[in-house]
Amino acid sequence: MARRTRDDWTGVALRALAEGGVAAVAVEPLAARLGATKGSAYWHFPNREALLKATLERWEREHTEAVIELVESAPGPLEKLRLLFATVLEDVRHSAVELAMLAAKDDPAVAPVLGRVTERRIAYMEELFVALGFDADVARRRAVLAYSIYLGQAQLLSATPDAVGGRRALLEETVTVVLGRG
Amino acid sequence: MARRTRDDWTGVALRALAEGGVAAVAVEPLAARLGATKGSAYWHFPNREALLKATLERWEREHTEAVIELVESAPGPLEKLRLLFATVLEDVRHSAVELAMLAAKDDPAVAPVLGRVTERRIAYMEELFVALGFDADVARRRAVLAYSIYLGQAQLLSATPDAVGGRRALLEETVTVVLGRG
DNA sequence: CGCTGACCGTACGGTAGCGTATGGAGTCAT
DNA sequence: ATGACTCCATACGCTACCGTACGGTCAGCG
Repeated sequence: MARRTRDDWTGVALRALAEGGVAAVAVEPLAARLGATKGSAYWHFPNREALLKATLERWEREHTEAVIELVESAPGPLEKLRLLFATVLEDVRHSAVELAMLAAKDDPAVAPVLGRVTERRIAYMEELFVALGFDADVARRRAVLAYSIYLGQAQLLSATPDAVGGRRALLEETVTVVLGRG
Repeated sequence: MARRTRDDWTGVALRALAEGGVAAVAVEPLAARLGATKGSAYWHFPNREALLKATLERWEREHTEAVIELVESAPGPLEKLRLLFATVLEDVRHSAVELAMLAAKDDPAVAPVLGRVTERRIAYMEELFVALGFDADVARRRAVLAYSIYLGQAQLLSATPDAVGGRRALLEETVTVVLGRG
């Protein structure tokens, strides 16, 4: 095979991350996938940590904003929220990386990225709730709650899908409950 | 130190599991904690997998039912649900092991235990919702939803506590939302 | 046409953990 | 008090990964 770029490395690293978690972002196995050797990796990156960091930051750039842009195409805040939940809970592939990051929350390369992504997403949902007419503090709590539901359901769907049951009905239930006026 | 029992091993393993996840249940480090050597471990268990399995099953026996019994001391289903959430979301120490198990959901020793615990808990909450007068299918979905919130909040609290904000208010919000009649 | 520098392969040493072999110390029944 | 049995230490080999040293290749430029 020809020469590899940094992006080639973060690309396979991203796939490995989704499949096997942070531990799977290991230089030698990735080199094998690329049909290369460690020599290439240690040319493009000073060490494994740097490769992991670059991979996570690439994911941060490419994925979170992409979803928000998609969701913004819906007309009103209600439709946006519904579309957001539908999109995000449907695509288990997408959440594999996030689960991997949550699982590695103590890793020094993971923690800051995870913090930024979490805050960004909650803040976006908070905006939606405010647009729906909730008071500021209630909106924040609803956003945190909604994000908790997302994380929890992602966990359940990937760990024990049998316990979840019909996903369509659950989605309805989720939207209903989250929008309730107490 | 004197002789060690199987329980001594699963004891330190449990602490290591809470602190460092499934990967921390490693024979040699645990032996160091116990002031022993691997020889002891491989006497009591055929291999590392068996030690892990015994540890997880001990946790399953000792923890899930204990919480349910505590919660059952409350008078009615509403108070039980509130006590359940208050108890379980307060005690981050308790949820460390669960987060470790979720993080290792693909491990063959973890998956079956995780499945049983999840189903048991959801089923218990389902009972509570039925007792509150919800229809059977709604009750099930509410239970799944409530459990999702628990998992999600446990994740958030341990990974990015800053994003969560006041926990007291969030607890109220959670209870309100979960009990809403749609 | 040869030099330079980006890129990569090879070979090596180091670490952490799994699992095995074996001997030996303590204990307990006979 | 001796044989058997339980429990553990020591020492070893094996695997997977990290990181380094260094030499080789090839493109492009002068």
